[in-house]
Amino acid sequence: MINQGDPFEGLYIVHCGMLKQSYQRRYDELITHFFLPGDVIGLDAIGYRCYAGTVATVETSGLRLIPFRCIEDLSSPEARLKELICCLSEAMHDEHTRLWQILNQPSDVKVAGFFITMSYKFRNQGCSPHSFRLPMSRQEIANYLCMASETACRIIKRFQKQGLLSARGHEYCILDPEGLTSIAEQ
Amino acid sequence: MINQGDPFEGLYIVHCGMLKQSYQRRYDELITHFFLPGDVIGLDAIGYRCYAGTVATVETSGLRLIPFRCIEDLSSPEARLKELICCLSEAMHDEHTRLWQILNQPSDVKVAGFFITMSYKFRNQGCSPHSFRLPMSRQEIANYLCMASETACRIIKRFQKQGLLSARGHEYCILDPEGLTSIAEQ
DNA sequence: CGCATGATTGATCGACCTCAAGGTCTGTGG
DNA sequence: CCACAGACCTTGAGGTCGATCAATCATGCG
Repeated sequence: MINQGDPFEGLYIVHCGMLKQSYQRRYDELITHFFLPGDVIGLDAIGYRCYAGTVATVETSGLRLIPFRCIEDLSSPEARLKELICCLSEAMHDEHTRLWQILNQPSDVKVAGFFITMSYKFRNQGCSPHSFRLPMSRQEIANYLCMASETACRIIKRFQKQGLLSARGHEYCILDPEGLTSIAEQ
Repeated sequence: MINQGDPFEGLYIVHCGMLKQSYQRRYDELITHFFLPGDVIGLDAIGYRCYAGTVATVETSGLRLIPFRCIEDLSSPEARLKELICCLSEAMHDEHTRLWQILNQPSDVKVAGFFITMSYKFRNQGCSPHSFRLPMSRQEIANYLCMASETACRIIKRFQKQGLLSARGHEYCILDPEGLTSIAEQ
């Protein structure tokens, strides 16, 4: 049906049957959606112009394609709406990616991914991606990553011992970006 | 700043500082977002017209409100775009709810929630919410809920022993909706 | 019937949570 | 400047849920 990464052509409305969307990574795949009649396929594909996952039928199904020239063809008065729609779609996609990461990764992967993401966000702001201040507490970080604060603490300490990271209070230095990335992408 | 459930008034753009969004349920709260400069707050509030979580500052921050009369005031030519935006926002909200449910709930809660959700979806289609056919395999259900298929299997079996559910092949009957719901909302 | 795929059931193990006990830091008031 | 309180951080010792591994059953299909 649709393969992950295919260029975005439009939304699909499900009329009958059932489909699934799955997200492939390395060796495993994760089913992210079951689509039943009335559901819309492809909302998370608008912003990045390609489908976020592979869609396949679970049983014989009927679909209707809604081609998507309309978004691209919007003229200036609607430009802000177009912008908003893309923003929404991208945000949906990004947050799904984050949540899938959290869902079934071990804790050290989640923590490493957190610091890589933060580093990336600071770089985008024009700040140093290697040395930054995170105002939130360890407890808040742990909560955000769905783990006990003790676990987050232990892992940060281990990263320090391994020379990947340095943390003093709320000041963090990423000493080995490649090392952290390799853990995060495990 | 913003409380979960407050009526939607507009999006906020973060100029400086850092904020967090958290989702409250029963006794615990879960941090769902950290907002850094450039991020947009409230995308998940457009569709349902109220904010999906409580937003608070982590450190002193600067925001700009983008009032949202524009969506409500759209005239007919843009009506479809308005519809699409609301659809996107609602989908984002719904999927977040699902993922947060999965994130830190024990397996039996996830399975119970899955059947409740499916029952609800079938009701919306005009089918029986008590007796329905799910074409996907146990493995696919387990994958969707981020657990081993053996675990899903054991829990479904336990639900059958408890008289909550009956499952023969792909045919399922929900015998005790209240019982299942109370487990799912635990 | 033979084979393949999926469903079940049991036994074992490990990652992470929980609980508990210091340790550190910051702000406040004397 | 010091004492104190409170919140947060750190570290250690069990306990547990769910994953993994393995084996057995059930089902469908050429």
